Amino acid sequence: MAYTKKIPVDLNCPLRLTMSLIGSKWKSCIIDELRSGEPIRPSELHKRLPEAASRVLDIQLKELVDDGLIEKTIYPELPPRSEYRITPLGMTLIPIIDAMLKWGEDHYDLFEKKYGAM
Amino acid sequence: MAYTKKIPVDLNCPLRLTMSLIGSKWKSCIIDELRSGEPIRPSELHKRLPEAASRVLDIQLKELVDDGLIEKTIYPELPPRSEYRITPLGMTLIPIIDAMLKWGEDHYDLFEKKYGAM
DNA sequence: TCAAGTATGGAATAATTCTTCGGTATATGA
DNA sequence: TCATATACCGAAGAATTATTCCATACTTGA
Repeated sequence: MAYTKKIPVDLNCPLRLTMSLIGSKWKSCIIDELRSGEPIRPSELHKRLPEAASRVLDIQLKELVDDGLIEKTIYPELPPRSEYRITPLGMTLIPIIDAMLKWGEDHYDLFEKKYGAM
Repeated sequence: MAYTKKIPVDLNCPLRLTMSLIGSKWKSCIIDELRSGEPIRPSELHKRLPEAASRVLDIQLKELVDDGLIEKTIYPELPPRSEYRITPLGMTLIPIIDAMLKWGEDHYDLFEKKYGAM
């Protein structure tokens, strides 16, 4: 593989351990998309997160699988089909995702005033 | 200033808004250090987070101030003295920090086995 | 036949963040 | 006098992450 995570999981500090697993640009969004438990195919995920470069989604999906937070099922069909699904371990992140989501919603206006375009 | 945040605060998605404010390497740790409400001097903070390059702490402190999450008091003394303190807005992040802290503690062993040194 | 969709990944480049080193200025204590 | 401490910041380069583009290989539908 050409692109593996360079910063290893950070074991020194619980906060940074968590951040090293979900801190990169789209991982929290991926987990949020999978939170219902319903599996999602990569093409569908790309549609739901159109701002993300699809290459990055692929890479971050792989890292999430490697970390055990999501799982992948490949169906040996043609055209190829695969699905990603959140794992029980990944589900334990939902309280964090919820807290971040709520905070972002609650404070959207403030930062929209501060940094938003007129 | 030579080093300003290049990725602007992300207003498109509540999750990424939150991440853009606390997602960089040491910000969540800084907020955690300040959570008691007690002010901390930069020299003290550097001692408490010895793994962080002090230049990065300085920069992230400034960004946190700019975002209104912490505040800075400068005492016009010699030698210079300043203090950082969490703001009420910053305190609203504590549930997120707590959730991340708890998750990291709960799953430390798992990732220690997976990625830790023998 | 040809375009589009499917999943995936290499490679190069861009962008951003982090680290390291040095410099400012002043005071204190050895 | 000299090292240390204080707070801060510039600059260069290293390290990491993100983006873009192209390639594979097969199917279906126009």
